[in-house]
Amino acid sequence: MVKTRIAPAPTGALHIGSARTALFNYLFAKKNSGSFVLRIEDTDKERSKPEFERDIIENLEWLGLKWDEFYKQSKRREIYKKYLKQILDEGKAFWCDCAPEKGKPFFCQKHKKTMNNKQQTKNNCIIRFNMPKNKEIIFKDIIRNNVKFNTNDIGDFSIAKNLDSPLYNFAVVVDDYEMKITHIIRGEDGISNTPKQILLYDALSFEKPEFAHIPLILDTDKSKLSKRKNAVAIGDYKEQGYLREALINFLALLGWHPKDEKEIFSLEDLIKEFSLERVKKGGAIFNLQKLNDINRQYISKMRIKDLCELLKSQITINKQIGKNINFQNIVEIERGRMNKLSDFWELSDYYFKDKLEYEKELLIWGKMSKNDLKKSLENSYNILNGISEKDWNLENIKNILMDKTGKINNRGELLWPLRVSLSGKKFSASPFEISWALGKEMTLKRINEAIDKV
RNA sequence: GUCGCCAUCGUCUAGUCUGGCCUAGGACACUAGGUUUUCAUCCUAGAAACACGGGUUCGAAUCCCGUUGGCGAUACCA
Repeated sequence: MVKTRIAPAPTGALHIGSARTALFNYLFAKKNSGSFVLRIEDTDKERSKPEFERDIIENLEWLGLKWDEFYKQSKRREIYKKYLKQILDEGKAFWCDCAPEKGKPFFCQKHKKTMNNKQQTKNNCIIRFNMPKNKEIIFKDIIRNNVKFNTNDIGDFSIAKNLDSPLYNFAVVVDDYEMKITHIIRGEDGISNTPKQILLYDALSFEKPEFAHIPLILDTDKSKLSKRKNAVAIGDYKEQGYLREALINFLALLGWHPKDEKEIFSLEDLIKEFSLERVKKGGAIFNLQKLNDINRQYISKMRIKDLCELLKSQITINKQIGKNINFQNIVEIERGRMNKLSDFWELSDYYFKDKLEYEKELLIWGKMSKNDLKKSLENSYNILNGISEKDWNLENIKNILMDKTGKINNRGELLWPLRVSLSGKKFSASPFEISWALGKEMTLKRINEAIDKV
């Protein structure tokens, strides 16, 4: 059975890149009716923090990438210890206290001679893998085909600080074997660890999984995506009001592409369509404009009730909603203008104000005189006042207003001042929509206030 | 430096394995026009790419070699 895993280190919040790797692992597992494992790689006692672990778990859950099994490396020390002892006993690893030169593969001359010494002799000793010299390591990568390394370029790499503190490469190999992981799908930056891990599989007589290295997500300067230029934490995007569906959809399209030209995919669709064969090799720059576009599409297609709930869940940090305001109507009107949920509060602030503040010049359309303007506003007032509360709906308001303006050469002379009187803004939704959402009373009040200004 | 990976519009990408249907397709962004009282939406159109050089072949974006460029790894981090 296919089994994949995502193995984040809790040394930072859930990163866009990890989320995308998690997604690909999840999709591949589910596509093949397999299972997906979440393993927290907290072997680094100093840098691992519980709050990051919480963030990773919460945001993976939020994205909807449900795992079937959960592990923490810090709870598995006895398992690593057993295997560490084993390869030490077999002479495939050794204790060493050398300080190797940087940037060069290191082969220990000194300690291999004393390899029969199975005990840690000094405190600052670590355990190194006894690397064979000049051996070709070739592995097949599902995405990249054959990748070749020579052990001379690697050296006696470290596998543990001591029996209780395994290092990354060792812990990963033991876990992937013990957890019966069949496919290791990870970022391209893991390629250079692969030969080390393959040697470890062989040294421990473990059966090897398949490897697939997916392209990296790049910053606008083409380096690995980092905190400096963009928000990289999934939590940040969630807070700004990106929808999980949009984020998933966008992430899937970074490095993967379906057979046809379809672009909008639910998680279920993705499971059906996904294949590692269609993952491309080159890195992909994170393009916020594309994310915005996809997010906008999801927002405009969402069920209005759900969208209102989501928006209201953010309201504590924003404003109070007056009881006379029809919140759902406002959402209906403004949803097409939002890229992300947080945009809503800027777009819609004028609905919630008791009194609008704006320059009276803004009310003027074209070359209207003061008198024209006053007449126009009074005209609007009378027209709208003639609509009963019962008939106060968007269609009616629009039809009646348009019917009246049809007789005027320049519609703007009626509609522009009306719109500004209702919104106080240069750009906003139409006067029909605003009137509808505001209700008759508030609409008439705002027109009156505009007339008073003139 | 060394080792490895990669290379199609500004960006995400289709096409590459299985050479001809590619005068290189789509999307985002951009520009122009249309719809609209404004903004947004929507519609139409446009500009925009096979990194370079050699081969192989009747024919190369596609196969091979080289060059250049980019990225990654070179930890007692993961």
